[in-house]
Amino acid sequence: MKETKGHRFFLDVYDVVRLVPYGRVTTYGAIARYLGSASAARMVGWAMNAAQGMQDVPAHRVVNRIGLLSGKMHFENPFKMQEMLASEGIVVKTDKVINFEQLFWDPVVELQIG
DNA sequence: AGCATGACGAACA
DNA sequence: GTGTTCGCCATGC
Repeated sequence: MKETKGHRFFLDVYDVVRLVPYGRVTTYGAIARYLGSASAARMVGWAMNAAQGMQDVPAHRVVNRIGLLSGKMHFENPFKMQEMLASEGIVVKTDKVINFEQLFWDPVVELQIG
């Protein structure tokens, strides 16, 4: 376990993901941007990979910028992510969130800091 | 130390 | 509008 700043990044990512409302989704890039590392989208995904077992962190509500379930392969089952989203009323078609723009929850906007 | 990879994103051809 | 390349930051070999 390293004690680099990256550790802090993890906690921040989890914190933001936990704030994603039921039935809404956000993106890796949006989270990264909210945390001040606009180009650390990959790190967000990386953090999600570690957040797998944490039920507190709704990783299934995090998709890529076009609403694609790019991380479904990393769940218990490749279809688990879609199932969880479906249970929240989010329609997924061909691994893509329908009405993504409407369901998109951007922390930078929703959690406006000032 | 250098090279390859990745749950991304934006730029370019 | 689609396909490819580069940048990003951390990890693994």
